[in-house]
Amino acid sequence: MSTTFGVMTTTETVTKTRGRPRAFDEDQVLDTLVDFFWIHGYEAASMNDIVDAAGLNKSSLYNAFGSKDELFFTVLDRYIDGKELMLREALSEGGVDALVGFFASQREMLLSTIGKNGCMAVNASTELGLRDERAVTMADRYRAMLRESIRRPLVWSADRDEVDPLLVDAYTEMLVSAMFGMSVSARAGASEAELETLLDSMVALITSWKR
Amino acid sequence: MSTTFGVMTTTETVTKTRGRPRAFDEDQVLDTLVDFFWIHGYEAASMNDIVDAAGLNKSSLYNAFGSKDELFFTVLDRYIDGKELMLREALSEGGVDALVGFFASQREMLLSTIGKNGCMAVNASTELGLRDERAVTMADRYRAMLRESIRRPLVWSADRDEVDPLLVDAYTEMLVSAMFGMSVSARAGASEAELETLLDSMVALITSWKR
DNA sequence: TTTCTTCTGGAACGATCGGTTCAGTTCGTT
DNA sequence: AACGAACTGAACCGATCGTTCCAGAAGAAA
Repeated sequence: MSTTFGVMTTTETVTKTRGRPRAFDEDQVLDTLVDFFWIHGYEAASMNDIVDAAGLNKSSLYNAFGSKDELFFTVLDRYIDGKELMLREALSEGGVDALVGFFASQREMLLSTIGKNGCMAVNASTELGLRDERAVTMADRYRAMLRESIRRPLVWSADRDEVDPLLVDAYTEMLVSAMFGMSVSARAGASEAELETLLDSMVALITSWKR
Repeated sequence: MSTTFGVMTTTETVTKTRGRPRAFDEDQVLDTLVDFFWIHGYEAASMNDIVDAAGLNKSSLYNAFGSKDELFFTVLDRYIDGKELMLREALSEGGVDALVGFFASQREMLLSTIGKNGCMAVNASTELGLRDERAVTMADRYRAMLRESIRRPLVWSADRDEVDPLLVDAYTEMLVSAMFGMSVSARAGASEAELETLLDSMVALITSWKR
């Protein structure tokens, strides 16, 4: 964020540095590494492989992002930011129908090449557990965000007497858990048929909540 | 399995080996390592740490169980066997009520020191992903086992018109996913309050299925 | 053009990784 | 008592780990 000419440019940092400018786009590299860590997790991803995946050399990577775990959490944050944006877009309006639509749209994602690796945040949580404080913080944020996103359309429908208001919280918890579960099954190598059945069940259940 | 005196002893192998007998009980060591791998996962567990946890030296460990990954999958199998036994005991009789009772009893487990590490099979699945064929096989077996265990009481109740027979499959899928989700949340460091809310929601929802 | 800062490529670091080797001990069998 | 198979403890292996360092290239500012 620069304040040149009194104008705040939040999206692009207009740095007037002297030396040689960076030859790569940081965000672009991070996006590439999202996929990489998503697939390989933390421990199993060696710095050499990461460097190769990023397409630049080790010094540059350390220079720009710090140590392996700093890089990992930066990438993880970026992943969650993306997910939040996606959820906001899908669930910020409407009620149960929007929720059904969202789960239906998850089909494409779940069956894609990268989607079969489940959810990067879930993978990171289960791999790191309580070992790293940052992992716990990240996981808290992720659960809260997911919970809020899913709860909103349920409340919307409850307000219109479309679903039982007394069960909104239970429904929310169930769906959050179910999303984690879907991610686990995908990552574990469940067949496409099994994943589709799972999604169908989810949609059928949510539909049954409407009255 | 020995056939000494024509009597099959399946539980204890009566080996007439010559040399020095093993100074430790294999099963006991495996039980100890279940907890260890459950907590640390695969990659983050170094052989030195494993050796320390097992309480014997490296040669003995390699002698008895082979390489690190062989050992890991042996331990994982043992974990799943234990879980299967537990599920069979809890859910082989009765209907939805048994299911409710089971989830209620999960409270104790989920809040225990080891239980806060989620489910070892889920952790192993998400960490290893598709990297190792044995992990996929194990995960398939685990999901199938869990699904069968949960489905049975639902079918039992459906037969007695206690729950909607048309939704039995959807209920099953949902509960399997929800169990995975619970495990993920626990492992991710969710507070006891959050885990209790989750369990309460689960119980409330299953109860609402009864008609 | 010169200056100055930053980035780049690759060699190199010590630590730790999973795994092996072997001399010596132990203990049931003969 | 002697034999010999199996186990034990510790030193040791090359490979790989994450990380650092440095000489030189690059490029914007002066």
